[in-house]
Amino acid sequence: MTRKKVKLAYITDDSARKATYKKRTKGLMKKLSELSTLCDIDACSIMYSPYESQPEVWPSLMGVQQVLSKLETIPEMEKSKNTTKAAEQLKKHCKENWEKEMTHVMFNTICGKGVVHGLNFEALSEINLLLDKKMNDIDKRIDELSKTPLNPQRVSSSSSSSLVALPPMMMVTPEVMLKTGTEDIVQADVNEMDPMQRHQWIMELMSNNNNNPQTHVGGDGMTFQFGENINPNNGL
Amino acid sequence: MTRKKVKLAYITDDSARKATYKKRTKGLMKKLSELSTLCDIDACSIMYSPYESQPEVWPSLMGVQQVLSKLETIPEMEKSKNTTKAAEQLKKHCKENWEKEMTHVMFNTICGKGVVHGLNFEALSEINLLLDKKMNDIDKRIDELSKTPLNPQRVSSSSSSSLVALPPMMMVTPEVMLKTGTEDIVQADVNEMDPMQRHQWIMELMSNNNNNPQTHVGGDGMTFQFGENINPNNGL
DNA sequence: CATTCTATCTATAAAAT
DNA sequence: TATTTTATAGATAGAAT
Repeated sequence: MTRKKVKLAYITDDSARKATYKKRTKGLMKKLSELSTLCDIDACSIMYSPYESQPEVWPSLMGVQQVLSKLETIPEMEKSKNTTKAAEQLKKHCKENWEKEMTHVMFNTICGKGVVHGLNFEALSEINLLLDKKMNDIDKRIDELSKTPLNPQRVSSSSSSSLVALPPMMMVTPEVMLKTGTEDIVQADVNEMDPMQRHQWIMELMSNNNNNPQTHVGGDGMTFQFGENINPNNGL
Repeated sequence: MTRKKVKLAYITDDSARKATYKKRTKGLMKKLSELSTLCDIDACSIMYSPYESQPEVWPSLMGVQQVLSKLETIPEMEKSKNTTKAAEQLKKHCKENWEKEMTHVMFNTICGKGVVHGLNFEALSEINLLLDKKMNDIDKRIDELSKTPLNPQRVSSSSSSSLVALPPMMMVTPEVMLKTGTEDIVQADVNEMDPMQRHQWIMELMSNNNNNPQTHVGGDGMTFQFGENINPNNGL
């Protein structure tokens, strides 16, 4: 407070709390903006409140994307002294690559939404490449198996549609899937498409009216190297 | 400034800039903390500066994770009035599911690192499920193909190792892959493993000394529904 | 450089509209 | 309830150490 000293506790009065939220949020955003200007640092903030249906971000979705992109340059793996543990090294390398990829794709997904559809485009291209590779793997296995006397040991039950990266718990309910009209693209089996067709399929899935798909921000790749650096200044 | 009024511009003097950065960052964290307490809202902030090797986060990595988890509850798709465009609806549904999944996996990846390994565990379980499904798909196709006269139309060239979600551009360089010792787990072909073995493989890949793998924060699923809500208060 | 001090600027709680 | 006003708490630039 200012006419009174602030009691640092939850404000029970609804309207007072909302008023405080609005004022302080505005102040916070200003402060962040100032800091960013004065020191030329990259920062972002995300705030979720019941007063706005959408989370409030600073400086913008693009800004969030860029801050996170910048983090990519930090870690770069201190692979200078690979003494004797080459295996450990490689394991670490793979691990970091995995994290890098997941981070990359995901932030493109998050930040590309609504603001710059082109970000999704980039992520999609990679996923398309990935699907291509998986298709090749499948084909190769089929080829190999075709050359040997049949030995089908495993039997599967699920359908073969592969929706990029949807684990069962997240997937659209079977009901919805089945109730849809016949011409809907999502009913197609991705594995049965040729690469070009699949690419278009994914593109359409991701964006109904996709403009300037080439736009893209930040470098390629990205890593997120939080350590144990929880800031000691945290109020609580 | 306070002895002088702040000129909102980049501080050219290095030490002055650093001093300002330190002071204002501290202030910002405090403000965020206060807002969070006073209004019981979820918020997070990430700041990247040349003064710290690691990005400064508020309230913590866990906090970031939780803020983002909470966002899951917002959108839930206003599927109330599915007038006639059921196809459009489904396409949208799939799109959202895809985004949900990518967001989920990725933030688990980011935030689980260093602080709570259990978060990775959750993500890994899902990826493992995904791999299971893909294996089944492959098996099914093989079964189907085995029952028909061989018609190998496509020929592939790449090896069949499938490293979860690593597109070519991100992958560890082939050099490194080949130079490694023979016993290293990353040389194994994921597709050749049985589910249990693969699960263990991934677990080991992700964490060398994994404790309390059951810990997990926030609900399942997650969506990130930024709209066009760039805050009008943005300084620039 | 890092800390502490303090004069002054800035943010904002409560009141007024 | 939202906006504007105003008195005061809080943040902080520059100085001192």
